[in-house]
Amino acid sequence: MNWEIEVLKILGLKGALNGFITVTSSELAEDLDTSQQTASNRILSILKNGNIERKMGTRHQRIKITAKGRNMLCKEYADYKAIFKPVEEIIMIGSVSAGLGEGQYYVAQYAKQFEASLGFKPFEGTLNLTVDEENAQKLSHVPRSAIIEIESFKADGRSFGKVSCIPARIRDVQCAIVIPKRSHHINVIEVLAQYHLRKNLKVKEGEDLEIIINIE
Amino acid sequence: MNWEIEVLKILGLKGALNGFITVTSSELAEDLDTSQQTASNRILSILKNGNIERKMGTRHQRIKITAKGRNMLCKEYADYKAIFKPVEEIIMIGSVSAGLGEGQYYVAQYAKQFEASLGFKPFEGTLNLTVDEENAQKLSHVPRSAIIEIESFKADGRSFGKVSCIPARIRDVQCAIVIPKRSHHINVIEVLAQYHLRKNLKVKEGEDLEIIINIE
DNA sequence: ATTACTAGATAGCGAGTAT
DNA sequence: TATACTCGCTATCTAGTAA
Repeated sequence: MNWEIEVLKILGLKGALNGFITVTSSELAEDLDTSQQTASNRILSILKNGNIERKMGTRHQRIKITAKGRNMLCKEYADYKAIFKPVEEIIMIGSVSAGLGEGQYYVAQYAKQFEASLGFKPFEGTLNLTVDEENAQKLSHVPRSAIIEIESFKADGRSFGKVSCIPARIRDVQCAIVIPKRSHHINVIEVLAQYHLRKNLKVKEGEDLEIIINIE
Repeated sequence: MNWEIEVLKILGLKGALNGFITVTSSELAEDLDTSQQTASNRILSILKNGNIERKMGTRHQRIKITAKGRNMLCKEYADYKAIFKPVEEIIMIGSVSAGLGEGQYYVAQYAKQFEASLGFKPFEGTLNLTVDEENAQKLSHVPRSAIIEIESFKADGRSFGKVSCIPARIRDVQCAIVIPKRSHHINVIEVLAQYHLRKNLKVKEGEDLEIIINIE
């Protein structure tokens, strides 16, 4: 009885939730793209299941969806609401990889800004996660509201460009993804945290980690 | 392909609208309450229809709903939104019947209150509509917000009880259904208007009339 | 007009199994 | 492990027709 919800939906659209409506089996057959006989059969089945009630006239049947039937439709509606509800978190998977070493220097330069924006004093070194194309693409789905921008500034006799930070967590440890503004085509993401993540999480190079970004 | 939307819904709930997800055919089979073979077949059909795209690994397939598939789900969602959208009007059908004659006296007594509440000076006489059980029941679906209550008062040496008024229209003529608070089991509804409705609408006793109540 | 029964036609299912 | 092919069987569908 895969079609039951489909029939109830059509009846619902015709107003059978609000009271008895006149529906001929041929009319229903057309809506269902099937024969009159099949439509008639389906009505009988749904009737037996107690999802509709029916009043027979000499020429017409009138149908109303019961509380039980209404419930089925409600459940289905709830599913669709859930499907189209905006995602609350984005989960990326990447494998731990060796950093370029220069991370330490940059973190030190941006340290004050990071602390002010992220709310924690970052450990001077990043955890690098190598991600595949699919996971990398997820970054582009992160809405602006979840991104903290750090403005460019001058220090140490040179200028440092804009950096985007995305607060996230790895195994419930607070951290942030750091993206220099100029970078495209990222396949390694740099993660900042209060601690030495690799030691703290006891992970080795090549191991997979989930990093979770909260939305809203 | 009656089940296509059902499969897309399940995939949608698993997050296949936001990116590729790993789904085995056995897992899907369980959700669909069918065999692994059937689930596999359904995936292939939906794939052929262009409603999902798929990436094959050695052990797993990863599936994502395409724009076309998303559209199907959207359309379905819109249907459910339409089904559960509150009704905007209630249409009752009744046949014109002879009044009890006492209507005139009561309308005269309540005249001031009616005028103040309804915004028109009622003709001193009601149009009576005899309704069947089904149409009578519709009155109970009228929300409080659409009902104007007239409080009890004393006049002419006696007391007059509470009356509920429901603004409505018959063939675009503004009117109101009047229900004395004490009445249960109504099979005749009394309608008040600015004019002599029976003459104005040119209807005879026994003729059917539609009376429409606006909600919100 | 309708609804709905019977019975023959057929589409879809799933066990077995290849890959 | 997976996915997915073949094929016999059974579910379901519909034409014909009764009520």
